[in-house]
Amino acid sequence: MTTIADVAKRAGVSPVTVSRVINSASNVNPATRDKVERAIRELHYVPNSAARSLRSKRTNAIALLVPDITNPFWTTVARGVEDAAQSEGYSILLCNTDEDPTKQLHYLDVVISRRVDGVIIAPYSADARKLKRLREREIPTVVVDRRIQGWEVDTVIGDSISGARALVKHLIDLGHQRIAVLSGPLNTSSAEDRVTGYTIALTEAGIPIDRRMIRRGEFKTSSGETLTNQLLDEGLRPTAIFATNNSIALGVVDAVDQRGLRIPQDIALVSFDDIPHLSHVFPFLTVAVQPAYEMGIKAAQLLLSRLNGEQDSQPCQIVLPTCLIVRYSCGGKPDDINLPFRKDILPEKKVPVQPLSLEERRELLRRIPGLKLPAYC
Amino acid sequence: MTTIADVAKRAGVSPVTVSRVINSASNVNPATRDKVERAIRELHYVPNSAARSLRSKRTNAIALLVPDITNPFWTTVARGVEDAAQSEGYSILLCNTDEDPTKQLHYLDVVISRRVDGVIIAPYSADARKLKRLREREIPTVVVDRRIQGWEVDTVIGDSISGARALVKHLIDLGHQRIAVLSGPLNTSSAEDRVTGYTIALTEAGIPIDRRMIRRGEFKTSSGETLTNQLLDEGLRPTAIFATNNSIALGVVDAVDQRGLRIPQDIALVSFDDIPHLSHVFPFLTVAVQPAYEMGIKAAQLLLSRLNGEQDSQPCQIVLPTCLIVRYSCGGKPDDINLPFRKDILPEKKVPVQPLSLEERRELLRRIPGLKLPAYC
DNA sequence: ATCACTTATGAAATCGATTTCATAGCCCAA
DNA sequence: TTGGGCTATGAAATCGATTTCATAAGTGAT
Repeated sequence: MTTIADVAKRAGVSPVTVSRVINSASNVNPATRDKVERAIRELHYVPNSAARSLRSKRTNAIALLVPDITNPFWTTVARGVEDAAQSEGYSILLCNTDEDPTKQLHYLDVVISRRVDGVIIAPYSADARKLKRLREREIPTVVVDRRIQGWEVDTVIGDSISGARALVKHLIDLGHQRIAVLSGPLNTSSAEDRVTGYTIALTEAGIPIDRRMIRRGEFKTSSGETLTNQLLDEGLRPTAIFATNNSIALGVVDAVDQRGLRIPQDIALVSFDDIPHLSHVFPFLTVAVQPAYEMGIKAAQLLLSRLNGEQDSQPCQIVLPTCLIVRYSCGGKPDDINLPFRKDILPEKKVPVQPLSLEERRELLRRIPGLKLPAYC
Repeated sequence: MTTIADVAKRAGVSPVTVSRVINSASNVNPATRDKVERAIRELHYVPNSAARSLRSKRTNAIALLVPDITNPFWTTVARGVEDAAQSEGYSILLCNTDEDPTKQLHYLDVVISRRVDGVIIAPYSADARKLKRLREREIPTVVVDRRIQGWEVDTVIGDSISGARALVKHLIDLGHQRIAVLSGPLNTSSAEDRVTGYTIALTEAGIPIDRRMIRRGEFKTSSGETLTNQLLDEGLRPTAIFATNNSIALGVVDAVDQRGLRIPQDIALVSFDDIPHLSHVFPFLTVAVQPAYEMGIKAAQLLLSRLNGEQDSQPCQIVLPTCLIVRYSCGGKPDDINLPFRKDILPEKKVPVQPLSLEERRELLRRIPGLKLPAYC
């Protein structure tokens, strides 16, 4: 395989000069540059990045650790990250952690071993100690979709609280009172924030909180199914269910369907996160969407700006606004609700979610004493 | 950052010995090994893979080039590749080519520069010359989902011909005669194979081929929409549409819906590739599925076996069987076809697709003279 | 006791780039 | 004409591992 020395010999210069050309250093004579570039082309020379990073201590690679690339939310985030990174010449190392502590730990070692320049991670736990390895080695890190405690680190999240609040308010406005929420793990901030938004909406409407209507499991379809069945078996008779992510929502659809209940006639359903292709088809879920692609882009841009030392050193927290997409899973418009055709129901309404204002926030903390809002609110 | 020399000093041995321990070479005294392992733990030492690959010429990384990770088919393939690779200690470099020649070329340079040990690629064109760079440098390569011409290379594909044939046969069995096919680009083998399967099924049923019913575009939702509109605008009145991939199918759903037509009452729809979550919801597409996850696993395993030099050197071609999943987008069972509930329609039927037998293949070539079956049939 | 062989270890060379430092040549101002 | 400041270039050191080759010590057969 051709090396920089081969190119140098062919161009009649030293390896240093070739290196300068490759890295487009300024102080190279145009004539020399031409000679070198010709030699590079003729020899089909492509620099060896292992050698390069060994000396320069930069790999031009970033690692992306997500729970599961198979979930369309993460797929979209990943695509955003890849696009942003690629445009700056960075490569992506893809890691699926499956929300599994052991796997995450393993991948952190891979990440360290490969000396990636930075990491974008959706950690499986809010506990910063799990990320000790990154912190110790001062590897530039951006946390996405989740907040963590005990480490001031760059973070990009969606406004889960406001999104959940809007979703539940939507249900309440349609007349629902007995609303259940099926959430993810306790130690995951996005899951908890969505429960918080739920609590806020109910309280604002003067509806008392029934603890039994708040269920926690995992962000998985199977979990959504189990929780729905438990809920309905216990005879709590919710008229609406709020699934805190897309996977859980699918589980609800399944469980409800198996019991011969209908969405929205027998039970309403709303969900956090869209399932891209589901907008095309029945039951036309009403959802709060986070800008997943932008989340990926923003996370990558933030990370890259750190790598270039552009930013001041303060870690920052970016909260992306969510959007309510009103479709048809909560009842409403057409009389003949049996018709599963979009044109009978459309246009779907897309409503930006108003983030909690400062006053609302104060008001809330007064009215709901048990409520701890996260710092970003 | 700690290096192998630091560990060596601490353990009172030479760097070579540490290296032996890291790479679990056999000839190290157990006592020495213990000392070294303790030192490694105490210093939190993690080897630098750049240095490592520079000398050893192995990166323990493979590149995955797919059109778009956002398509659930590719997502699933990617997950399979990642799982198989991870279990053998390989990392994945993720690249989205968007079926774009320029992007593909760019990524091939990245791949070469990073000296990945191998490449898994779904090339945007069947023309092997586009992959010259891989071939010249003898980078172990596995082509997935598509065949290419002009290079005998390891390949893993689904049995598109048989799958398409089964899908169209299913339509014919239900009484459809005017069946349109909306396919992908001409230079992509999976697109063409599906058209071939379509042709075979029609011919076997004695239905003449109407060239106008065969449309080609891109593997995109927008393309599916456009092609459907053209088709219907020209008054060809197909009673059924065969979409050759999931994205195109979604475009068909949209276009059909916008015209106030109904699936399956006014027009039947079948599709190649599943859309995972769509099985949960109306219109319950009848599809031919390829084992996407297994395709990823198989491709990675094949590649890794090449890297370990296990296989004989003959390039091989693995054809994975497809499966017909009969749901409800072609009409059929229930009388009240307005009911968009799974339980009214289930159980969905999953039927393994019989691959074309040798005799059938001979027979076909005789009966349909214009037909060129690809080598793998 | 000698030789052949195995086991355990280390010294030095090496992978292919970048970084550091030195220098030659040139221009311009004092 | 001397010295300061550029510009363009190269020699040598360096990054952190692995590979190659050498060797000491132990073992067992003759």
